[in-house]
Amino acid sequence: MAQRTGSGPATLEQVALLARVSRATVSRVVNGDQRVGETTRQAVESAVKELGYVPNRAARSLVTRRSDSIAVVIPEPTAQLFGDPFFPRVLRGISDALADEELALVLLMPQGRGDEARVERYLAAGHTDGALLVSLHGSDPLPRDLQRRGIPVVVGGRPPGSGIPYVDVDNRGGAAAAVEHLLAGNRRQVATIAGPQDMPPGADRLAGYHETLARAGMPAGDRLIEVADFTLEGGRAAMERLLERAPEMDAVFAASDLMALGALDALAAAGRRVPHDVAVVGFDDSPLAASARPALSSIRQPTEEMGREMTRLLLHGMRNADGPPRRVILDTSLVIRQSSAPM
Amino acid sequence: MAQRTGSGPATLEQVALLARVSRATVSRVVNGDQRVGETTRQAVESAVKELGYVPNRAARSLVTRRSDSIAVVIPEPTAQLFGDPFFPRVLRGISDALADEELALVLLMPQGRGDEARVERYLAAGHTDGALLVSLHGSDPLPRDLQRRGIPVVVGGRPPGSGIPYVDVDNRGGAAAAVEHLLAGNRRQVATIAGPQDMPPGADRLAGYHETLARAGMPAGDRLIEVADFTLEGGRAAMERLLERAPEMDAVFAASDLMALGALDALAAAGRRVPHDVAVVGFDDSPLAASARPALSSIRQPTEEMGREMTRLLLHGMRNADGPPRRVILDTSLVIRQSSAPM
DNA sequence: CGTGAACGTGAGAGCGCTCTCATAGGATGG
DNA sequence: CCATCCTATGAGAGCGCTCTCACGTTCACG
Repeated sequence: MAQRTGSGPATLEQVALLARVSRATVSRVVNGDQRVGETTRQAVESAVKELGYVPNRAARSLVTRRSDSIAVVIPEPTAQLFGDPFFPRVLRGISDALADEELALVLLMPQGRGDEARVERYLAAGHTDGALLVSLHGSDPLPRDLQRRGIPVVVGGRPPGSGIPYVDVDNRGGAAAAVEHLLAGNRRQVATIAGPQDMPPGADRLAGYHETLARAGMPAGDRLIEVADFTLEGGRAAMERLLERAPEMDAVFAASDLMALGALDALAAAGRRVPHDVAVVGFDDSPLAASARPALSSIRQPTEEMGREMTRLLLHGMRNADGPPRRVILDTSLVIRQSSAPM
Repeated sequence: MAQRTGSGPATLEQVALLARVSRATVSRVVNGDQRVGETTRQAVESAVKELGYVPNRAARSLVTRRSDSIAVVIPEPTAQLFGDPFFPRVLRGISDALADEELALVLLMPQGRGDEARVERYLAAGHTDGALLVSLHGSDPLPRDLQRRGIPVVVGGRPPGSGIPYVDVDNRGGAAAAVEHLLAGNRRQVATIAGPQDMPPGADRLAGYHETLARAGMPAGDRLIEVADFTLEGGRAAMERLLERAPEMDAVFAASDLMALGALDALAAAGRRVPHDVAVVGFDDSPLAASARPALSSIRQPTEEMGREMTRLLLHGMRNADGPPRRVILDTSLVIRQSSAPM
């Protein structure tokens, strides 16, 4: 690190001068081009080190027409919705997968209607090389719009339509595993607190519940199903309604841990013992599940992995513009704790 | 939107051609330069609209030597630590304040040691115009290093040393308010579950507790103080220790809601009624506080505001390179719920 | 020993923008 | 009516980089 001539960061030119080669050669070395002689390469590398040279991204972008960055779009409601750290963990997975790629992560958090126009404008202007869209609600036209403009896109969470690459967890399979586990514990009246049915995770988890009971020859009636909004408060209220309507129920599958926690509260308030009288299983395996009393059984989803996989898919899409849209469904796993011990 | 000649996005040149003016004039209009004739301005504006012109950031950055983006650094541990959505909310505040500034937000999440070198390299290379550092632990040298390199920096949460602009919430005052509230409810043996003492919020909240009791003429002995790690589990264990050591205690101030929730559990398990036997107040006013049973009184901190204020401070620092480092302390407020009803 | 491929390197154009400087009018003042 | 100043605009350089093309060696092969 030393003797810069002018002020400011070193440029290719200065490195070239110091290494007594041309700019082009320095560029080759910096970009890992193979066809450079060993001696020359070393001279350049030591000059780079001596000057503390770092390529100027703007100059590079200008000519390559790449921005070397990708956007992550997380609508405000999503960021808040989950009491468990879903959002930071997905972000971590993304950041993780990006670390080796020299790609920067530009975060866009549209806040309410109108602001999405700003985001769309930003993305459409081609300021990033691709976009990761995390759980937009229902029928958001954004992914389609971007795709139409030729901007590579990957969505987190199954989007309603299709034709767009996405990564999702196996909501249906996870729900099935939860219900199977309850049945295996000799529970016979398995209720569920479902999530909003206009959100794919809400719908898919309920579908898994239905399927499993049907397959077991004990299809669920509507009496055993309550829909809530993924919140603790909502889960509590739903549980109260279930208790009133179907007091004989001996198990509950809640489509989120937060709702399961609310259910636990309501059960305690009603004098039902968990797991003795009623078994409970949640979904997400948030940190709160393990701390609950009784500790909450739950379906664990690979949240970081979701971010990582989304990034991989996007990188793939950025390199192979054509090809069919890919999708990845990640496995879930059942974590058994006290709340669902067999009778 | 129409008739682009070449492919790809429109350029200044094309706009100039269409509007029958020079590139320079288009540039002036786009950048809001006042000295452009009204007729010309309108011609340019309509050409811009017709071509859907958006300035190329790379080209602009190259010549202005600004990146028009700022970095937000959130070390991995921070992102996870809080069960409540601290992290997304700060981010939201930042994103909010940036929206009107045409500045992009680049997110950096160093994961564990070693990775911080990558972050430092990125920032030091001047790829962003400034950096917002959210709650790094203890003695992180990053802010100082960056400052030394002339990169504007603002830290979220009081950093241990000084000389660096920061934004923090009034941890001390918040803790004091909590304790005063408990005293006002005729509690006489006010214990506390403190946070880690090597983290400023942990230390400051404990200091507020001490001060207030001292001022009330009833200084706290060590018997009434337990240190935990801001987690629910830690809070529960700390409460158990307190119950054993100081069974006469009639109030607890927990330095985080998660710890307070753990304390609530431990109290219930020990057969203590809240608030009748023991009053409890938490800190953060996370969404979980309101849903707890009994509902948890807590100290609310303006989390989004913190992000917004950090951004404002950074923008100020970017425009006025000199001047003393500023700091902002945000007020907290007491939210009274059931868990601290007077005896 | 000539021919051509393969390889390493340099020269130079140009990416899209900003900004300085020059210039053409028009207004102003003596 | 000419010198002066201002205003609106254009010409052109150049930011730091990549990439194409051309060139000079070297080496294998006939």
